[in-house]
Amino acid sequence: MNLKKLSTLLGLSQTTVSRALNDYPEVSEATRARVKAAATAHNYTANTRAKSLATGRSMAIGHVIPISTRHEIVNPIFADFIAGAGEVYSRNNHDMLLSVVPDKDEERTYRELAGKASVDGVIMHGPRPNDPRIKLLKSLSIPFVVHGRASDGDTDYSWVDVNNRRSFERAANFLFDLGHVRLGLINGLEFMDFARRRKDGFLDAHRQRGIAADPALMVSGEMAEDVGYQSARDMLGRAEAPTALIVSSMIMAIGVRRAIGDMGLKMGRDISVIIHDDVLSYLPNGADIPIFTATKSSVHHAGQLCAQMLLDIIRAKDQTPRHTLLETGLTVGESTGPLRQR
Amino acid sequence: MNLKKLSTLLGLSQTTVSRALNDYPEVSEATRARVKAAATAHNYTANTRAKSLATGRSMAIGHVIPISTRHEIVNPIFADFIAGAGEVYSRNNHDMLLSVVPDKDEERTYRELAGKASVDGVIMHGPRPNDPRIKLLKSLSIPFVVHGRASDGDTDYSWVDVNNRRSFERAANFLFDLGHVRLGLINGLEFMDFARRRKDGFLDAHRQRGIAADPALMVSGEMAEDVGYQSARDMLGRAEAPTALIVSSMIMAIGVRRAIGDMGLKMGRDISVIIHDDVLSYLPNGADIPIFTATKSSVHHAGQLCAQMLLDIIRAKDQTPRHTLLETGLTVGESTGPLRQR
DNA sequence: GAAATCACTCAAAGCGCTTTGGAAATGATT
DNA sequence: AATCATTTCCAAAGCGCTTTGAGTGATTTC
Repeated sequence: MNLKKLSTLLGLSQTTVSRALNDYPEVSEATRARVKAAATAHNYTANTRAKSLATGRSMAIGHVIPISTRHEIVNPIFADFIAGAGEVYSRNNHDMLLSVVPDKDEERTYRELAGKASVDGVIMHGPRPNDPRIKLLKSLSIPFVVHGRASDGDTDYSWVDVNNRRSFERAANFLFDLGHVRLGLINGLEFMDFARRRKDGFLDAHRQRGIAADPALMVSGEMAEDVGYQSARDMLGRAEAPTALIVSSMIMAIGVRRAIGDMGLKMGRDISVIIHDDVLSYLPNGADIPIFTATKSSVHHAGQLCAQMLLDIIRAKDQTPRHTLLETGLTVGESTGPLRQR
Repeated sequence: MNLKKLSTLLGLSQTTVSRALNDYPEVSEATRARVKAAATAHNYTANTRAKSLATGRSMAIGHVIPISTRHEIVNPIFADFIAGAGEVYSRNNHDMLLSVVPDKDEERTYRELAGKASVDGVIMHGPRPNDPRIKLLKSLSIPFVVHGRASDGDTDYSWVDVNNRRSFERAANFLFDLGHVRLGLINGLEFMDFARRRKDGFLDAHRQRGIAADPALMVSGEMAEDVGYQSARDMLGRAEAPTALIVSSMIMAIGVRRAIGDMGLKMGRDISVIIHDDVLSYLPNGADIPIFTATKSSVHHAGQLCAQMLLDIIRAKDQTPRHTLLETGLTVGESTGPLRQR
């Protein structure tokens, strides 16, 4: 079933049928109703390809997911982000185009997305400091929103980000207030911008208190359970072990908890832990009382915000960049307590 | 830059340029080289929309992800599946179209995907017993592959699945062999086909041994950490507590481990646990010796297989359904041990 | 009663590509 | 030199839609 058939079937021209379906005013309500009824009756939907060829809009948003061996991005956090963004697209009749590409092909993929005109806009994931992709996207003059920020870039662009620096600064200060002095940081990969900012916040808090941060107590790695486990074991096994840990993700924290259990320690008493919680649906942070004291920020919500911002930009044609900075709350759970003298 | 401009630029017709780029034989190698060089030089890629309108193929595969409140599907397992499938699509120059829709709109979405002709095929996720979507997809006559199976359907269709029944049957028998008699099952939602099959396997093993399965020791729920925790606490707190548990996913198992720890028990000694491990990259099952005894099957690999099968079907035009049944290995880890008399 | 307005409707062009059915140029064969 | 096959190229149709610019009849206004 296509426009042509439908219109001959109705005894109308293609123009009228098209206008009726797309809610143009130049069509009487009577015919509009008749046309719409026929469309649903014959299960007619306009062919997207033809439609976007004619209109110049593809009604689709691209997400480019780079993969290396075991990369940051194809992870549970990403899944929740996508779910959030996808909801917004659906509500706005847009499609989501996902390209999973080896990271060396990432640039080519962006070029092609622009050249092939298969999307109206792009969400960029996992920005690094001074990320070259931002210049690339600007030069391709395709609307885009970055999930996160790329420090030190001279250009302005649209982004949605969590205040990671402030978040970790507060977390560290919270632990200092409880009497802790030796803090450990188990961070994400620090060539990622968010991880770098978190470390900055961690260090800022130390500076404010005049406490020296021990480089041996700051590690950075993939956000995986085993990395959390191994890092915690290593740190807690040291002569000068930390009395509190700040952990960059729930997944890592699960490994940290396993390590603490294996070492016969009790979390919240022998060792305090603060995590950053992305509020993943299948990894809730306890029911009533949170298991972990946490800085939290829903990545699902971030996905919605990014998607909505991009759609707004595409619609608005006002290309001044937009920014959303999300603050995190610090929720106290059972994993933190005052420093105990041993 | 488009075909027209490029061809006038080269002093050739659009036909020739198109044929040169698409490796048709009717073009001399000399001109082909010249054309290709010009294309890359001017950063030309054929407009996908126009191309697919002309060819009738969209070079895209659709994935419809239904969401309810906190649904099975938008989960870490899904993320790894998508990553696997996406890799295959990229290698074959296909795009992945993701539709995240409220489950009540799922049928409409499939209808539209077919009507709008925006994809060449579809991967169906999370089949239920007697799933109506299969009939729908057949009636829309669009190529599709199901990840999993829908029991009791009379029609044949293409699928990639894990032998879930056998897998859980073996797991239960393994525990029986260790002397356990009271086994607990912490399963996924049993309106999902895979969960139903797992339960069947669990029950089959009981039948083989002439052991009665206690309904109080079989729970089914969302595959989330807290569900695992609560289920384990409930079961282990009973007067007639199980001495071994079979858990349907790593995420749930993390909650189970937490419950066991909170109750002061030791896994592998006081209580045995076997899990099904989907081999998620960021939740590895230990390094050398697995933490959990597990039946394992990589969902990432399943994603690749589904994608490849679908592409094959689309290409082949031989529409006889294909099937791939993946067997799981039973890997022994530290979470199981012989029954101890208390 | 003629002119102007309004409410609908339509034919046809165009979006950027592929592909059919030739045509022109080249080379080989008689 | 004429014929034929081969290679190389092209004009134009068509994919299914939107949108421009124009036309029709009915209604209102002068």
